[in-house]
Amino acid sequence: MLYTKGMPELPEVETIRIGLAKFLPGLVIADTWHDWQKSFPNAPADVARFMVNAKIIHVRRRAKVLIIELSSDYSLVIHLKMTGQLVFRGKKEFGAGHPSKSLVGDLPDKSTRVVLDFTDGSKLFFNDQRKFGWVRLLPGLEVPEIDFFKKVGPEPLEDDFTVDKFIERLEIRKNSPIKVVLLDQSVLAGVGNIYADESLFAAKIHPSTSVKDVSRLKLVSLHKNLREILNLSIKKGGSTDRNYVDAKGKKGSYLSFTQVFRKQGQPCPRCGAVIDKIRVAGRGTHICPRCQRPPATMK
DNA sequence: CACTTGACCTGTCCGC
DNA sequence: TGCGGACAGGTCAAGT
Repeated sequence: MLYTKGMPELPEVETIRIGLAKFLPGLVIADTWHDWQKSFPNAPADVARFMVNAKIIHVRRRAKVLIIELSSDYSLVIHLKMTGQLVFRGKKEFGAGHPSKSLVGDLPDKSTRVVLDFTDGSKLFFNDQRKFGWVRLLPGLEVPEIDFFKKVGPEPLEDDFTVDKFIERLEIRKNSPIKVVLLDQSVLAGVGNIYADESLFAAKIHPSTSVKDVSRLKLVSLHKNLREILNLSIKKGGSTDRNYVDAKGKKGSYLSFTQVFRKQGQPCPRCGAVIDKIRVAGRGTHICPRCQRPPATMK
C-alpha cells in the first residue's frame, strides 16, 4: 500500500460521519464478525440480542468518536484512535476487478478487525492496523455516561463556541504549554496534532508558551484560525497523512493545504525561514522559528 | 493536583 | 540483506 498511517481528528471523523450518514441509515444488520476481542469486546449474547436485526437510524459524532444509533435503542460507539478506518462497500463493490477508486484494496484485509454485514449484501469494515481503536455496543442512554463523554470539552465548531468561551476553557490549564492544552480533550473536543500545529502557526504562537503568557489578541486569532482551519479541512475531506480514508476509502486533500505540518526543512510560506520540527510534551511539533517566537522563559 | 512516563499495537524508516 | 531502535500519536492508567 502506498499510504501508511493516519490520525483521524475532528475533521476526519466528521468527514467519515458525513459519508456514513449517506449510506447507513435504513440498513439492517444481518451479522457481525471480528478477529480481535479488544476491537469489539461486547458479549456475543448482547450482540445477538441488540445488534442483529437492528436497523441503523442515525450517525452522529462527538469529539473524535462516532455514534451509530440503532433501532434497538442501543448504539455502536466507535473510536478510530490513530489508524482506524471505516469503509462502506455496497453489494456491487465486491466483484473481482471492480473499478473501485478506493485507496483501500480488497476487503477484508489483514488489518480488518470488525465487519458488519447488512441484509442487502453491503458491508461496513472497521480496519485498524495498530488495534488501538474500538467498537462498543452500548445502550443509547448510557453513551453520554461513558468516562470519555462525561469529561470531554465543548465542540469547537458549535455556534456558541465564542472567543470568551474558548479562553475560559484554555485557562483551566493556564500554566501549561498551549499546545498541550489544545490537545487536552477535556478542555475542548477534537483537536489533535495536525490542527494544533496548524492553528498555532496561523496565530503566530509558539506551542510551548504557557496559556497565561499568550496575549488576548493572539488567543482571539487562535480561536478564529482554529475554527477556520477545521472547517476548511472538513470541506477538503480531511487530511490523509498516512492511512486516513473516508467512508468510501478515499483520501482527503487537506494535508496539501497545511502550512507547517510535516513541512520541516521547507521554507515558511509566510516569511521564508526554514520550518523546524521540535518536541513539545513528547509530541512531534512543527513550527516556523521566526513567526512563532519562543516564550521569554525559554532560552 | 499537575506533570511525565508507560502501555496499548503494528509497520516504516534509518543507521549500521 | 538483516536487525535494532526510534518514531508515528489518541487516550488511559500509573507513578512522581
